[in-house]
Amino acid sequence: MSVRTRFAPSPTGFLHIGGLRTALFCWLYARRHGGQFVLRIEDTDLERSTEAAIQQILDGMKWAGLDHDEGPFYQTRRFDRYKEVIGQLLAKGHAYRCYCTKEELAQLRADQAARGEKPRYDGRWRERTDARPDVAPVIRFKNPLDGEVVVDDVVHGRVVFQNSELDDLIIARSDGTPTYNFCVVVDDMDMRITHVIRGDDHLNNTPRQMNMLIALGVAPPVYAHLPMILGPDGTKLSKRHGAVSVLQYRDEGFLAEAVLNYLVRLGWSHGDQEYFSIEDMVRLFDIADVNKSASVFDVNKLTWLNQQHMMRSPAASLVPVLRWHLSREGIAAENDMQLERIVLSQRERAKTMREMAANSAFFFRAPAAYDEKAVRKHVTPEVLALVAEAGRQLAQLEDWSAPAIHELINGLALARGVSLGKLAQPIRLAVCGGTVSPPIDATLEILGREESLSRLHKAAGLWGAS
RNA sequence: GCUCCCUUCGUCUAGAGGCCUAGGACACGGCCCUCUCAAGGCUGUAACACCGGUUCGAAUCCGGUAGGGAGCGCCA
Repeated sequence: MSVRTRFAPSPTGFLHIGGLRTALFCWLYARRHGGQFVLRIEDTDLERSTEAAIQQILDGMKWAGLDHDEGPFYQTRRFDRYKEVIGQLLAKGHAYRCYCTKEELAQLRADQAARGEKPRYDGRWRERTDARPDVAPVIRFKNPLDGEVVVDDVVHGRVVFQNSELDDLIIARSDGTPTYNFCVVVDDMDMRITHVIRGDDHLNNTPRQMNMLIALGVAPPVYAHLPMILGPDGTKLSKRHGAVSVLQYRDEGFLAEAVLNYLVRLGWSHGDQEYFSIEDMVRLFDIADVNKSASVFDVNKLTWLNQQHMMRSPAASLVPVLRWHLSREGIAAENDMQLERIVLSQRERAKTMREMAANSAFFFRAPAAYDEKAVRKHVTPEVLALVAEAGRQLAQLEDWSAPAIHELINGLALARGVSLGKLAQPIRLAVCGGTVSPPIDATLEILGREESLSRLHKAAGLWGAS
């Protein structure tokens, strides 16, 4: 039987980092076993589900590159099917109508709380066949009264629940709409899901779902409950912890591959390996190796990994990403070749693509001002003369390439008996306005002869006058 | 409150009875390299939650305690 996994987010908010990891694990598992990955939107909560959230989730999945083979399926379009199954359950005596009002249930819970008991439905309509004309009934699943349910979880191992701890959950509201735990069961059954991989906040729901599956005459799938991802303070990841939407990571200049690499290492490892390409993950990842304990999200490590991916990816693959970030800085960059050279020279000095774009703006815009402190430090009358000489020689340089520029500038510094820095810093200041840039030869090469000399002259004139 | 889950450096993790004076990575400190900033190399600080038990021997097995998390909804 071929492996079928599913990712089933509810569109009540954006796709967050925890959801993305669940999706990643489902996707990896399906890919690794040559199976199918199904996307399902759990939008039965009409109140809180939004179209915008659905789009956000789809965009996030697309950005991450987690492509699905089937779906997206929407639960709101499957209401007829849920009704049909509820009918079956009712007919076979696995479900019943409960005419309790919300007030009665609230009272029941209050009484139980007062007695220090676990709040649970007491089954008072379980064996009744009469009705209450003034109350629209809900439908409850008739959970077995005794015995136990064993969840053989791939990550947690054998977990046993007593049926006596479980009450009869509502599967259809009084308005007839089905509830979450029931829809999941029907969907997983209909979509022939073989492996349910989800957050371990669902572990407690699992025995109920298994009981329903059994009542429907279906063998339960394999379950794997993933540990949660916590914020830096050890509490559940939330808005307080900064970026939560995966698209926010894209905007901040993180590479999808790096985010995935970071997430796969949360709760899972393969020896001492830290860097994983997507292919590595598909080849090496196995849910059985996932840890049981929750882990804390660490932006520092994500950032480091991001730079690792920037440095190891083919430069050409980063060109479109750099262009996108430059455009967000208001810069329209056309030349692919030039962008590739920028990537090559900048990637070891930027941790994110956004940072690379910001650091590279000077290639497209002449400096509007110069770092004053640096000018005071690096520009003196002697240096000015030296820079002027460099300008003259550069103008004559036949081959405008980094090696040739390197040779020229080094040679000049050597001939004048000054350190390279003495000459390189003022030139750097003149062409980019600050003290930080790629090596001066590469910087000038990318900038081009005309632009380099023009900036040099402009700066020299300015500094010479003052 | 009840049920279930979890517990190795600040963080992510290795570890499945002797290989552990507990390894790697991020972060942090130092040194080297160096035209700036980085990247890179070397290096330092830093952990088995606690208490019992089993065993010749326990981070690893068992029991308990403490701490954290989740679920207990006509939410998903």
